[in-house]
Amino acid sequence: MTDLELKKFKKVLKDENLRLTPQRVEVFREVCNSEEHREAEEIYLALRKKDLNVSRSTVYRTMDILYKYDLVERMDIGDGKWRYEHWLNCHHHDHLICIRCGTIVEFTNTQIEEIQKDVAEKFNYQLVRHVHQLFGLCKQCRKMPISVN
Amino acid sequence: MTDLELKKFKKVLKDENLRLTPQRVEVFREVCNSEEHREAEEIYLALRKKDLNVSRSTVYRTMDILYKYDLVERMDIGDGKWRYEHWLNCHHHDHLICIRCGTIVEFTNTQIEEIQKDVAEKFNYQLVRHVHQLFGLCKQCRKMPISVN
DNA sequence: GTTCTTATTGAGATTGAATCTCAAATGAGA
DNA sequence: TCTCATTTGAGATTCAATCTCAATAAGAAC
Ligand SMILES: [Mn+2]
Ligand SMILES: [Mn+2]
Ligand SMILES: [Zn+2]
Ligand SMILES: [Zn+2]
Repeated sequence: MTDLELKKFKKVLKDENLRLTPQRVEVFREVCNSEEHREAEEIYLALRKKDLNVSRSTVYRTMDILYKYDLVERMDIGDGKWRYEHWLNCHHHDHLICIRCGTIVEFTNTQIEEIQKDVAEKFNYQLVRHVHQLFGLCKQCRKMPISVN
Repeated sequence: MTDLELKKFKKVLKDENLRLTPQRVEVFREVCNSEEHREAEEIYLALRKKDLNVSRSTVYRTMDILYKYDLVERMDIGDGKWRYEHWLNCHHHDHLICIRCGTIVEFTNTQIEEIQKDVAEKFNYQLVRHVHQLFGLCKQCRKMPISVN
């Protein structure tokens, strides 16, 4: 977690009349110090492992705040769990997801972004956000034979 | 539900050694006779209303079969519920979703589909499927002022 | 049509992610 | 330091989906 990140978090809390608590800072630090796309439960367990015992409730509540105030991005790959990723100072991207091993790779494509705008306009929708996920087999998994167990 | 649809369903059941039960037929009929993107619970209630009392469990189980054998398409718009749509004789499309009223509009764009293939190839992923959802405000909802209640 | 085997059904229990409740603890302004 | 609204933690609750298991019924064999 950089000083800038912490500063931005403090500013959000202040601006929204939310209190700066050690629990909130630890959750934010855990998210900042990772480039993964992580579940709330995963963050909760990572903190426990470090003897930073923030309750499950507080982790969920903090992730809600971080998402609401644009400090993390959130994705749903269809398994009923939100995955969060470090977002401050990052920019929009979409995802390639391996259906075998779960590896997530990020991509951006300005051409697709432009066409999306055209599509939305054509249907008279005011575009707010989008979800674009490509599911497939990554290089490694493609090589492995399919197990029949 | 057309004869062809019923025939295809019967073929799947036969091929997979699954039994043709009145409950399964009623669930399939309900899905076929609708152009909406519907939740399992919705289908369950619609059947009840018609005094076709198929249990909730059976509706869920039948939707699993229909999806597994490609008789319906399934989508997740991030609210934790699967939505199913009539799929037989239809072809791939993506969705525009109104974040205010929930209206879902379908679109296809061959250009995007092509670029997706390029992206997957570039990252060495063997593309299997994709999710592309544009969220925004539909024509009607755009006109309405935002309620502050 | 009758019998037999096995899949299916329905009711209710269970799961798991996420949210809610409420008493106790604590941040932060005065 | 005092005060008080906010936050925390533990456990209860929600909700979609899945599981369990006894009763039922499909459909093959005769
Ligand atoms: Mn990402
Ligand atoms: Mn559709
Ligand atoms: Zn992989
Ligand atoms: Zn709308």
